Amino acid sequence: MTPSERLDATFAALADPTRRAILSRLALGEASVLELAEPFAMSQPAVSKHLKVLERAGLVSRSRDAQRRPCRIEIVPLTEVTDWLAEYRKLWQANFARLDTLLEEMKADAASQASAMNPTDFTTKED
Amino acid sequence: MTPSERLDATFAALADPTRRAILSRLALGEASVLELAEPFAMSQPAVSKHLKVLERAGLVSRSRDAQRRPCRIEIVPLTEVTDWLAEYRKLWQANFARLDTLLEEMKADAASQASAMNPTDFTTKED
DNA sequence: CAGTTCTAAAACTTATTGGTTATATAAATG
DNA sequence: CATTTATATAACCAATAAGTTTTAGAACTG
Repeated sequence: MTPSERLDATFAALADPTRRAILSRLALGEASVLELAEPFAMSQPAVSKHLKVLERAGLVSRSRDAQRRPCRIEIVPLTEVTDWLAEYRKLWQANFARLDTLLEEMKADAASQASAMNPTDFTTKED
Repeated sequence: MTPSERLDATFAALADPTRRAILSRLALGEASVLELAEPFAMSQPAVSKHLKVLERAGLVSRSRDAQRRPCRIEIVPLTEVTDWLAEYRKLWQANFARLDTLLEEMKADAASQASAMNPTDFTTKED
């Protein structure tokens, strides 16, 4: 999977409220499929499918404990998401800074024009 | 839209590489639909659809300039995403901290058991 | 080994997504 | 006013997603 594809998978996995709830639950500690399914008004296979999506995105991993397949969260993929957001903010802020200086210049321009029309240095002129 | 629905929309909007590219482009400054479509191997209506998704998620807004509809980014929805990620990390870290102290306790336990079986204070015993 | 428990897979349905082409609308321009 | 330019909408298609029920498989339990 390319980095872009990983971002696709991670964002898509996070775009579902059931999956976000599952992750929040798992942030508190490992849980089995049935334990995870319990609070939801949906069948066990549906939850298994959601877990598959999360697993494919690398957001959960699973071990084996008898018949159980305990799930636990993995945070690594979130760093890529966080990095993307940070980079995006950086670009945006740079653009914002440029806009900001542009506005400053316009303000300064307007001020100097105003002073040209209504010069304050006339004060130096003796009457 | 509820906060959860806004998260759905935002994450889903970010789950597509074309839309992320559009956002990165817009982070550099406003652009029209055709300008945005230019680098992509896809039709103008396809880009318009992507913009609609981004707009619905609140990630872009548009103004009017003659026939053009310049797009610009909006960062507000990203704060909700960032907040969710932060909250998630916090939960995870709390759980991690618990696991950590648990492991510390186990280590301490093992150490005291080991010292009981193979007491180091035997060094005080003369030979 | 028969039964139970936990999970996954198969087969199916319905809705959504991401793209297409063709057409309509809105605003400027000659 | 006819034409061009920029964008949106409509109608369509194929693929994917999210759910269902039913069935299969894997591992424990009596």
